[in-house]
Amino acid sequence: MNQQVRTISELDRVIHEPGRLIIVTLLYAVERVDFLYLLHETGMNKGTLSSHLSRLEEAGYVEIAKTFRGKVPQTLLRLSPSGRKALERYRRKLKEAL
Amino acid sequence: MNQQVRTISELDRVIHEPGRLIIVTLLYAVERVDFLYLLHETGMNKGTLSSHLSRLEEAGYVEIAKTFRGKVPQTLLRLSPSGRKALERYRRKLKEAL
DNA sequence: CCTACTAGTTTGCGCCGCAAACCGGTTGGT
DNA sequence: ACCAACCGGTTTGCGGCGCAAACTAGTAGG
Repeated sequence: MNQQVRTISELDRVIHEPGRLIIVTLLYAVERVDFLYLLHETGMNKGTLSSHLSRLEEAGYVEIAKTFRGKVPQTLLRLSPSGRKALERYRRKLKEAL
Repeated sequence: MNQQVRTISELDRVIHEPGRLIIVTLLYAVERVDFLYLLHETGMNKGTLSSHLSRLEEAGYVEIAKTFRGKVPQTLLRLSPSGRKALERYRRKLKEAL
């Protein structure tokens, strides 16, 4: 079992999933954003986006804050420090592997 | 929906799966190899390896040839031309996305 | 013979991504 | 005042997938 193999098998599966990789990549650039922005930017439907965000929250990679914009609910998302590190680590490993 | 997002969502899911990425990466380097070599090199168990290989065969990325080494069966694997292209394409896209 | 081993394949399970259905609240029409 | 339509998400259900345990067909050893 060579080093390349080991590197690939250590990839973070939470981030590796393309849907979540997209989310995390977007969040990495903007620091703080709302659900609807992500919805349009990712091109996903609401259910898919919501469940990926929950999974990222469980992993401690994304922080979800619910507020109101006037009277309509608004969900704000940001990448946690641990999420930023996880993405950076993921990118490093991937480049190393390819 | 920006370009980075589009690139990620176009990633080939057959290759994206880490188990298969490992297999394809190994095959890319060696041209032709048997099941047991892959088994040891990947660190997978036989069932996992077998099913990933079947999936890669269905996708047209790997060619599976069954022969005998003396009296014991031997399964030989090679990356098809389309498999090579798929991996190259996958790598390009991924680098582009990160 | 008959038990153990080799070289895989198949089965079964549990998790996951996905979209349809749902839900609490708000706005607009009459 | 009512109620239908809409907004901003969440939950449910389903199909597919990765994984390892169980199985299979054949070989070798005692």
